[in-house]
Amino acid sequence: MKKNASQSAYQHAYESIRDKVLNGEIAGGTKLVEEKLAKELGVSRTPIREAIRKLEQEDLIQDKRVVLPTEKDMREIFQVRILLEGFAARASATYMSEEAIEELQKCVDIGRNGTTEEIMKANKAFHEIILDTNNNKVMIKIMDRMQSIIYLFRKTVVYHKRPHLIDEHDQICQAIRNRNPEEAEELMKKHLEADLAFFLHFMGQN
Amino acid sequence: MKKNASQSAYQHAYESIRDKVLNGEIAGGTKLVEEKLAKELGVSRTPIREAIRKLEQEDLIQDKRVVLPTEKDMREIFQVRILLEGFAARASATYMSEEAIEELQKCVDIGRNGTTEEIMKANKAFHEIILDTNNNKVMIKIMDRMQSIIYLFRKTVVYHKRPHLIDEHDQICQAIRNRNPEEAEELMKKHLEADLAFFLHFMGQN
DNA sequence: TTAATTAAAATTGTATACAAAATACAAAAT
DNA sequence: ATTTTGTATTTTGTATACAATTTTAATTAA
Repeated sequence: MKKNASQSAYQHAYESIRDKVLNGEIAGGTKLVEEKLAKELGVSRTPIREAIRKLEQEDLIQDKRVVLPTEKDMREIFQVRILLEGFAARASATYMSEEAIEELQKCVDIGRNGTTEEIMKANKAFHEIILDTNNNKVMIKIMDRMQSIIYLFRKTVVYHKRPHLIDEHDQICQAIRNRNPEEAEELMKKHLEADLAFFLHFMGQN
Repeated sequence: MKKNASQSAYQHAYESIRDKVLNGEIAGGTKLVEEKLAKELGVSRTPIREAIRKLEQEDLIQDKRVVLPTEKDMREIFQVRILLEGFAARASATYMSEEAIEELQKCVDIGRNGTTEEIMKANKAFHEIILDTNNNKVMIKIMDRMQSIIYLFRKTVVYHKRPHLIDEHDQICQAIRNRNPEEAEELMKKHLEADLAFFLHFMGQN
């Protein structure tokens, strides 16, 4: 075993395959062949296998085939997101520390002025700060499992620069700062609904 | 390879280990050793490994150890349950078919007159019918995973019949029958809160 | 042409080997 | 007696081998 990489072969395989799927480098419907991926990534089949199993759990792969989420899948994910993140926003209005609120505000600012890459990161962070504030490990894990698919969204939304997206973040941030739970929840729900609608609109065209 | 079993070694391993964990045959906190399990089940480490990975995804195992759910875990799970099942109850008031409502009512009736075994099943079915009515696969999967942990938790406590449990089910059923979404959601939330409180009360004693 | 048959190749499931990492344990030092 | 150190032991991660299964392609029969 002459490993030079810092992370395990399995972790490396998992991330590589996942990213290739999410970036469209591996198209939907493609059959994943263990040997082929192994050669490509310079590892043996064993870690590839485990990576595939994990991706299967995340519903990105089924039967060794890449499955891109359908519109129904997206709607279902958002129904859950709206409930969980809505609640987290409400809790945030009550519990978020002043420092965290500053962090949140920073995400909004980057959203206005940053590069696309930075905006992607900031948007992710925005939602994470709110979720983390609720301090529910179970909820965080559930959201984590949906991240792969949410990433797909975020890309569309940021890349096509959805109007008002950052304004909405700003409003949510204000509601939290003003310690207004009802409003924070309501705004978060509206925000997510708008995100979904925008995404589905683009889906329909391609 | 002299296979006589009808199912794959992996499937067999997965089911065996899962059942052992859920039945308490493998106690909470136990470290799972691949080689040992392999010998026990008469297969090699490879399928055992994959089974463990899967169980890790299902939160029944963490770091090769059988999880030991804490009170905090239960609170967190119920916070999520209340959101998801509350929503499902609301949707049920709008969308549940008359036949499904009859099924639901049957669960309530069995809850009043059945044997302990039957009551357990009926209560589970009651929640399932409502969840299924919402027709969200993502949500169903999330609940499914939490079910295992709830089961594990319940294991440690003697199962007592909680007062009013069936009355609450009955009320929820009525609200759905009356097509009253607000009330259905509210009652479901109250019901789950009471459930948690009862759980934790017994936990504190043991 | 299409459908059925079969041989060859590709792919997977499982077992096994082995080095690296983690753990347990005894002996030495404080 | 406790801590430290070194050594054996266990356990894991990864690679590899091979038989079983599945897929593909070619060939023949309709």
